[in-house]
Amino acid sequence: MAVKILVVDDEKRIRKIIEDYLVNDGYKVLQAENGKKALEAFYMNDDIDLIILDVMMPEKNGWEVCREIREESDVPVIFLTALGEVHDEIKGLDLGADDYIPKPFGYERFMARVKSALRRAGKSNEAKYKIFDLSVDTDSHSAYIGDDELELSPKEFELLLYLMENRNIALERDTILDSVWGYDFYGDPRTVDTHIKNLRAKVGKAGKLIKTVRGIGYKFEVKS
Amino acid sequence: MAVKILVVDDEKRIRKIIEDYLVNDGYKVLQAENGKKALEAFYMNDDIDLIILDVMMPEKNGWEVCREIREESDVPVIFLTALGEVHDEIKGLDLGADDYIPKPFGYERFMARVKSALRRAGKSNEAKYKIFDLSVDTDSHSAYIGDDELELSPKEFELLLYLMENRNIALERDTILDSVWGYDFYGDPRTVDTHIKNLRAKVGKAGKLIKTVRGIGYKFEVKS
DNA sequence: GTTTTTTTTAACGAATTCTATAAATAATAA
DNA sequence: TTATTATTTATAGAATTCGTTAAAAAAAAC
Repeated sequence: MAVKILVVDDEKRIRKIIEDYLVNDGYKVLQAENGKKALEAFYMNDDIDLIILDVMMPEKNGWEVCREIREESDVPVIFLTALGEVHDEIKGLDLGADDYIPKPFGYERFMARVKSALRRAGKSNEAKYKIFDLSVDTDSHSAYIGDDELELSPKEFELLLYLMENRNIALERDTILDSVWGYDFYGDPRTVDTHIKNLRAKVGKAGKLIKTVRGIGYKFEVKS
Repeated sequence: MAVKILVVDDEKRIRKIIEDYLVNDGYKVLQAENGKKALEAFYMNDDIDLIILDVMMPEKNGWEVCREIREESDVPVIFLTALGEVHDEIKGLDLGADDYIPKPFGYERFMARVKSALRRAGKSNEAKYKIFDLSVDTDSHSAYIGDDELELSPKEFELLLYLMENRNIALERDTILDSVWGYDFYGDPRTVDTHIKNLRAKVGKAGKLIKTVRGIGYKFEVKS
């Protein structure tokens, strides 16, 4: 069920960095050190969801690997292109690549591209919560009661999400402020109260689930 | 605008199966029941992007049809070869066929070959998006409302494409900048706003689908 | 090199959202 | 019951965000 990603690069160091990134985000990772082994791995595993492919490799380069894979499969492919390689030239070649990540890359950008590619392929594993008639979707940043979309402000959305993520746990105001507002917020803890009030008013019957824990703060209570 | 494929087979049953496959994937399909009619259909329609040709047919067989077409055109041709026909022999004949699909075939393998052939010919149907009356074609780099072509600037086109590729996902300005402008753009994130505004004005009713997600950025919303 | 188009930036007003304050209400303990 | 404390609610000003305009800068076309 976990999303499986094949990482192909001749440099072990790069493979390790990418593996760390991906494993940290809950993906399953397979590795290959050249194009030939990549193809072998691909044919041995029929459930690979994404391939991350270095362009410059010995044996068989990334373009060739991609071309061969494309004969059989539409699995999304992301190219890694080294600094200095001409980007437009690669784009010109219609190899059916889904995206390009230039080296060097940082965690944020790398994961953004990966998630984007997986989303396009319908393999997203973003969080979705549904409790009674209340559902929250972080992908689209939207919340619904049944089929009716709620008009939540950014803070209200974040707060609701945080409460649902930590359902059945009594949360102190300061804890909520730290998580939702951020560590650099030094305002009045009573600010939380106002947002809770507004949230309760907006989420309809589900507002009953947001319980006050007197002397502590609040909790989103769901009997199981 | 749509990719047009000519299917030639004397068995109506086979033509029907193939038509279902192709139509299901958004291709336009023409049919011919023998070689003679295939050639007529080909000369009557000068915008055929791919021909799928059965080898064994009465009147004129597939090889003859292909040879005649090759005198006029480089349109990609995929042969259907019945079980038992000697594959190597066909390959040896330099008829300019692009691929061979042995019967019987299933949906996955068939579509993979078709897409592969179209990709090689630069007629890929992959990155084509159509939502309501708005359609975007990456090959010709053009967008339409109905049959009217939109006059989008390069940035506007890329932005629209990116939004549609990631529809129903709230996209941060920085993410949009990173993907559409490139990782080496360090300008004002609100540059996005101006382009969104211009895009909304140009895409007509579909502009309503480009929602602003307060505190985040924008999303292209399509209710399913 | 000049003109035209495209892109970017800066700025203003409008709309929304956030926060703090104060009054009203509810819960708890003496 | 009454006093005390905590929470809810309402409100208003402050702060943020967004859409738009217009002008400057950059890029492309001529």
